Amino acid sequence: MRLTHSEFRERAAKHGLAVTHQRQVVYEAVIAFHGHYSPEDIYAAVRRRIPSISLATVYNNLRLFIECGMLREVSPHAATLLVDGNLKPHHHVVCSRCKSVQDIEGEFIDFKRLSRQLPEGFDLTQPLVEVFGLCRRCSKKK
Amino acid sequence: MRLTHSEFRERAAKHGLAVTHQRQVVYEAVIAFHGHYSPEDIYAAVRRRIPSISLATVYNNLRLFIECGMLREVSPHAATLLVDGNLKPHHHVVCSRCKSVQDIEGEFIDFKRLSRQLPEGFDLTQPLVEVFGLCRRCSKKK
DNA sequence: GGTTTGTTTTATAATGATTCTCATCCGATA
DNA sequence: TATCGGATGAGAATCATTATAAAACAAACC
Repeated sequence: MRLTHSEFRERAAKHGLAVTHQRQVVYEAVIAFHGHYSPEDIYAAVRRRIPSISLATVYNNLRLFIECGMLREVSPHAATLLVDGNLKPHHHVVCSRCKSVQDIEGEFIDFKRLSRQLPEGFDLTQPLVEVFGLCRRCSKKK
Repeated sequence: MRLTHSEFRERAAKHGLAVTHQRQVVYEAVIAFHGHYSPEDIYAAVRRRIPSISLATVYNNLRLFIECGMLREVSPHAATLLVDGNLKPHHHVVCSRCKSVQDIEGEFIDFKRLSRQLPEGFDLTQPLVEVFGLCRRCSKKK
């Protein structure tokens, strides 16, 4: 997906972000992808259009987009940042050993029961669930 | 819980680990706790019994215990290691902003449905589920 | 359109949790 | 008790990320 300047301007204004060229190109790079991407991946893609861009700028903008809800990170407390290019609501299956992440769909969470168990005041408006186990490869290795 | 030397020796042998004094004291320190503890926490506790112990030894042994299943880590791909002193099966609620983790009980996962969606060969014998949202504090701040 | 103000960018240094290295030590087995 | 492979301790190294500071820029105002 390629955003026009005015489309990006709108989205940024909605979240109180200034419009810069770097910011637009970083955002476009992420939504052009559909999987899970690292800041380095985004950096590599953006450099094709802005060779002088700094890695720090990519980090800064990814963090801003995530904070204001324009993007989602794959796992909110993973060791390394991954941005999720899949914009549809979905959950993740994570390998405890190799830390690989795969998308998973389907309604396997009973949110009614879950909310009864939640700590007082816990906000679950954007639920994300990670299920840990061992991926095929790692469970073979034993 | 205080393990006798022979109890620890048994458990270690079962997993093919050599018995050392440091190893025993690290393991005992973890199971004496009941919450979520960092390697630094364990290090501090163990130093009261072995002042000369190295932080690297604590890390090494925690990793070994986790790999062989003698201990579980709070979140398998978190940015920083936390060891789970709660030995009962349970799940976690994690704040996406401040990364705080709270235990949660209850059967809110439909494992039958879940397993239909799992990738081929994914091993879920020790299921751990993390539910992300915003803790009371962070959702107040907005 | 020009000026001001505060934010963003860039390059690089700093950070910090964890892992690595290697010399030394120790536990297990013969 | 002698041997040997793994474990330990001290400190260096790693690597993703964040902080810093000077220069560039966007937005708001005149």
